[in-house]
Amino acid sequence: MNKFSFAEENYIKTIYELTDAGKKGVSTNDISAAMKLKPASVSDMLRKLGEKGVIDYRKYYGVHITEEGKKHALSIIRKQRLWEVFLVEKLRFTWDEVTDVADELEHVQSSILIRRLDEYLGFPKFDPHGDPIPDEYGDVRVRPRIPLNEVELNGSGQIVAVKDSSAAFLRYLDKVGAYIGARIKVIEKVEFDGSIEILVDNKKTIFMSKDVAGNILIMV
Amino acid sequence: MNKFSFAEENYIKTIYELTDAGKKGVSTNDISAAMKLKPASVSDMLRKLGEKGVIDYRKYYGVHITEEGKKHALSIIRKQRLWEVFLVEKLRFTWDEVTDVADELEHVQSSILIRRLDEYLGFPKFDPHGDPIPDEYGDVRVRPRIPLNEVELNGSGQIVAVKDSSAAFLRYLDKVGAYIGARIKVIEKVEFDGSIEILVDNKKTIFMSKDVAGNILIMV
DNA sequence: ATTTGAATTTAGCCTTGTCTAAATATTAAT
DNA sequence: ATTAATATTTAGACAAGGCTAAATTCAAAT
Repeated sequence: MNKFSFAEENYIKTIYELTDAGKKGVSTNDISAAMKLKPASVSDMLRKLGEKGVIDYRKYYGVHITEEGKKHALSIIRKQRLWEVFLVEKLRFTWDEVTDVADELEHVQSSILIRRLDEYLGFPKFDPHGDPIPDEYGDVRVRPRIPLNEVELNGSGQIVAVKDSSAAFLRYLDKVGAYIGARIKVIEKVEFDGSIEILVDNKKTIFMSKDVAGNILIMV
Repeated sequence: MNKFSFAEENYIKTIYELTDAGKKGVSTNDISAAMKLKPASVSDMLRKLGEKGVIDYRKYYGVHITEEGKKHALSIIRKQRLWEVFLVEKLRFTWDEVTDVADELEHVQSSILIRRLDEYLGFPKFDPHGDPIPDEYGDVRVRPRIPLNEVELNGSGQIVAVKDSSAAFLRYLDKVGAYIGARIKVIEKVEFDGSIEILVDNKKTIFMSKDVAGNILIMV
């Protein structure tokens, strides 16, 4: 089991996250933007990661993550999400506060630590944003989900994740009373602009624009 | 509040820990041995830390930590010891397993994290080795303590710390049934070799050599 | 089929933190 | 008071990981 530096781990994680179902390969520019580094720095690192076998790197054509790379990415993501659960459930962080801290904690090297943490948290399957936590072997429990704006009128379900997990967006959701786990029902769809009205937990109604709804994922 | 790199934090912590009550200054060689780095590397870093004002550095005469350096050291030590409490009390680590992991966790930058962790742990004043945890302002609660071999015959007290916290020593203590917090009474002192016999928690007697006893600290 | 603009890579430089080998200062022993 | 041994520092090299500026390649539009 190879060891990677902080920087390398961050690249691996980012590449994995930017990998789309389509097989286009992740571009240097996208990585550069996501990590806030200059494209030149990214190019150089991609070459190195290519040599180490975690990605397939063809100059000028973006990168594809290898099976080995995927394994590493999932192990990092597992750590990140377990720490996020810890921060929210045990230390009472709000879900928009956790990212920075979890991004540091995820680099701590100790498999026993992660196993114990997992156990301590009761083997959670999803993090506070609703994203699945891979198990030790990198397997994730997927749940089928669709954007809220695609739920049909009078359709109902549960908020299980968000696409945009920026602090601003998360704070907005918190303010209007939407949260992971909330039961919702679509009670109005405005054809004109795509905005909708939903009923949350049979108690409260919320109006939201199509944009916002598109960033909320529902398990039906 | 200055920010320091991992490497710098490790130096600051080590220098603080090696600082003796006497005013000799900590030597390059001692630091080199403690951190397992070459003396040349240490020299170089001492110069830099001197320029940053956390230590007083006079070439060839060892270093003294400054007030500012001490503040930083205590904040690092606070983090380290709080994480050690977490690992032992919440994740069921044994006290000889915690050091490596805590040494990584102590570098995570987030004051809110540490404040919340402190609260979550119930504001502990001592870590699992019995060492005091500095508060946010760097104040430590000291407790007077003497080596077990200096406790008089029939004297009693409580094990509050160990001097040698090597994994081997800690495992040995665990095996014979001595632990932080144990109530002990000295029931025999052998003049010949300084070895002693103690009664632990009014239940069990343990023989130990002068060397071992000298590494166990008692609050009388 | 060229040209042009955007994306990407290369080349060269910088800082951090380590190392080895060589030089120098201090300390201990005669 | 010298000398020998030890401790420390300096000098120079190297790897990691970032940057800027310049060169190159790809792709889109004429």
